[in-house]
Amino acid sequence: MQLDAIDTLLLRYLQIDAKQTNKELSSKLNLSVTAVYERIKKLERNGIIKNYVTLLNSEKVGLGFMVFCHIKLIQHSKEHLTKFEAEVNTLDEVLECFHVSGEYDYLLKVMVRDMAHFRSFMVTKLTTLQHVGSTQSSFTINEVKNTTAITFS
Amino acid sequence: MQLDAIDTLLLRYLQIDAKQTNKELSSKLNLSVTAVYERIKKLERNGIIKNYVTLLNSEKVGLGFMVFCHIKLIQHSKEHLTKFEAEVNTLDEVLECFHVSGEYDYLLKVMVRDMAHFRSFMVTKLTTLQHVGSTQSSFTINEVKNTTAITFS
DNA sequence: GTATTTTTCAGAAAAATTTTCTTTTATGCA
DNA sequence: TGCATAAAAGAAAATTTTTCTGAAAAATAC
Repeated sequence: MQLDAIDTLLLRYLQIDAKQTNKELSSKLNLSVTAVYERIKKLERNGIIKNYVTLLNSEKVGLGFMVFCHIKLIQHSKEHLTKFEAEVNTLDEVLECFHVSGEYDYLLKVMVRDMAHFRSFMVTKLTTLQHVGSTQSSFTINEVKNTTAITFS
Repeated sequence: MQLDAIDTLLLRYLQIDAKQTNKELSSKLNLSVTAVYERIKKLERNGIIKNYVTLLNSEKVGLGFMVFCHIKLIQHSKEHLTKFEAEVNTLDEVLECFHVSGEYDYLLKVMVRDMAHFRSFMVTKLTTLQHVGSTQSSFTINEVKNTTAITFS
């Protein structure tokens, strides 16, 4: 699917606020409500739009402590990687996990209540995972920028 | 604001799909449509719900290359940090930036089209920022887990 | 233990939005 | 130019959100 300038602008608006009405969008885009509606449906059908989610204030629900964990595996066979990845997927504290290049194999974004909970997570969950070798954790001191909106073309 | 079991469940549903109707939610929660409506409004008023966003398929819009950049500043005075943070905020390629503990000062999540674009981003934007010392980049080989939904209580 | 206040919930009605349908307009191409 | 395809607009229908009113439940005071 080829995106034109209107699609690009539409996606920019939708990424920031998914709850805008088509009427609001139509006036921003100088289009009819129906035209906006059909463009959005097409973007959904083509998988450009993945989903609509609600973002919470993590501190207000008691998750004020974000940690980035770098993890090195002991072995790197396909079975070991697969096993580790499947286990990581079951951990609620892990919001993101990427297999990355460099000294460490994986980078995890972990959210917990506080340092005590992180310790508990480390000891009872992370280091008990199969094939985990060394880990190196960076604690978040300050959130400088945090957006889900991507900019393209 | 104190969250009860229904709120917690409601937030779990909303985090996964922000476009469910109150009718759908009401049947999942065994409540009336109005009760669901008022609980959501209260969660919005109290800032538990931050916002509603649309997530895109980044590969389909030409941003298939994710890089984590670790950055060390040359100096660490308040003015230097503030200046750096303000500049980072203006860069579209940087989705996330956290001030972190450890060997490096900042961790950035960067999204670009490919390695060529990353090189361009590095040379023309990242390393031209004020006070940036050394950097260390990790390229994402595989996305293992990537969610915005947090689990609490 | 009872009364009072506050909060939560439910159903109906109103307002607004989404979705469908039909017609019109624009665009590309032989 | 004429035909085919796609995009857009307006109206109508269907659905959803939002408001309103009153009842039930929970918390607080006396």
